[in-house]
Amino acid sequence: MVSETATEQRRPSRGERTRQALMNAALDQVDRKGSFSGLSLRQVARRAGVVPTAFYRHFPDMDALGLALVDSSFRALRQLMRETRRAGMPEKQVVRESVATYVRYVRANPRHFRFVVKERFSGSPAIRDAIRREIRLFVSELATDLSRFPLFDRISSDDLRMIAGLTVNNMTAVTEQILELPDDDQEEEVLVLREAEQQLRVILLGAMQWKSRE
Amino acid sequence: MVSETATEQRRPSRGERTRQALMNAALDQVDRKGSFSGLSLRQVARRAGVVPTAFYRHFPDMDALGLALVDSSFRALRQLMRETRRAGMPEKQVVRESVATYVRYVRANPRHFRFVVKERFSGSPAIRDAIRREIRLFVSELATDLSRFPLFDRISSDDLRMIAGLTVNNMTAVTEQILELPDDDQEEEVLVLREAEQQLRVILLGAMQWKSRE
DNA sequence: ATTACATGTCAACACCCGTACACAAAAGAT
DNA sequence: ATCTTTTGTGTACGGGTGTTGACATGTAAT
Repeated sequence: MVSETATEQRRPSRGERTRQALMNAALDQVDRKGSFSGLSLRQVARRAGVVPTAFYRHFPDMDALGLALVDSSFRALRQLMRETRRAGMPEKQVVRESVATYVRYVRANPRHFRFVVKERFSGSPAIRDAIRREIRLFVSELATDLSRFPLFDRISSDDLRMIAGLTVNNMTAVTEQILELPDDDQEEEVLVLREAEQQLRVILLGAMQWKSRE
Repeated sequence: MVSETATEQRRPSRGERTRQALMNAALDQVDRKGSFSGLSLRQVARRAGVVPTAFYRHFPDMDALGLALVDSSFRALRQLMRETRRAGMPEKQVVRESVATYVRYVRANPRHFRFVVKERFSGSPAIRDAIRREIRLFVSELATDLSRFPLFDRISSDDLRMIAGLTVNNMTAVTEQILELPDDDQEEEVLVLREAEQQLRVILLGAMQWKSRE
């Protein structure tokens, strides 16, 4: 008795479904056990409710699964960024609102972020590379976003990239702090959030004073 | 024919020597293979030139070895910091000199830093905790160092910690970039170094504008 | 209903793993 | 020189791993 009327979503094929099940299983295991690199193909298959050899129908090896996870993680993040950009900001509270939105998003999707944070440096070369590429791309997008603010008119695009990099470096660290927090600790979360705001404000102050060499 | 006259160093006991050999072997393997968490007790023992069961004479398990590595890594870093602090700085070029010293040090001890960077988020809980503790301690020390500059007179100690945290967050990211560089690429290294300088300068500018709430 | 393809299962393989135990060698103390 | 402690060796065990090839089942198209 599955109602198929309201949604225009097609029922995904069996293949798609277990492919997703495998990716989901991997994310779950990363939460439970240490890291993706430490997972075994068999564990993932088992949790996905599938026999080990079935794994190969969807991915040639664990590395490929990892790359798929990197992709889906950043795809979601990019969408958030696009939406936020489109919505615009109350001008006066860009910092507060941006930080709040981001932190809320991280807390809503802890598994993907945990995966990325953990594999960024300890994963296989292929996965590390993919993540690094995505982050570079993210910095670029942020730089062009910043260039739209009149505040930064006098800053060269190279320097804007540098400042965007600084921002992302710090937000990355904040992400990691948030993920280490216990799930329910609202109190600590507020502290981390406030510190992140202040740090961004310091960067903002510094950027406003910055004079690009001509 | 070992000359023992010049140095006052005692010949370390056999136990100490293989203990060191084990730690060394682990660091080497981290460089070669992916991460410490991915190493097996047997691999480490093999590379240290010792039978697997001998491992237990020195560490109860791999986690203990990891903790020992965390300790030795940060002990060295703290010493560098102490020396630098004692030496003082040419005032005018604090940023440039600090960054240069640090980067030189990272490049001189890549194995320890790589270990820390990789295990910081993907290691076992015990190791992650130890690293986090050390970094927090490092931030504190930096904050009190900063408090000695007249520039920061008007900043509360809480805010100084916040700024120190920002600095460390960014230098951490720089560390990671440097470690990803190929060993011989002087050119890229200069770029990373310059960007790091600029970023620290932005933070410095921002900090100078910062007014602590009373 | 038959055919073709996609997906999943089963059994087996050779390998590496952590660890327990009993024993041998080396180092240090008396 | 003898005894004790520390350190290293050899063997063995049960268990998890990735990957193989041949086979079964489901699913969609003709």
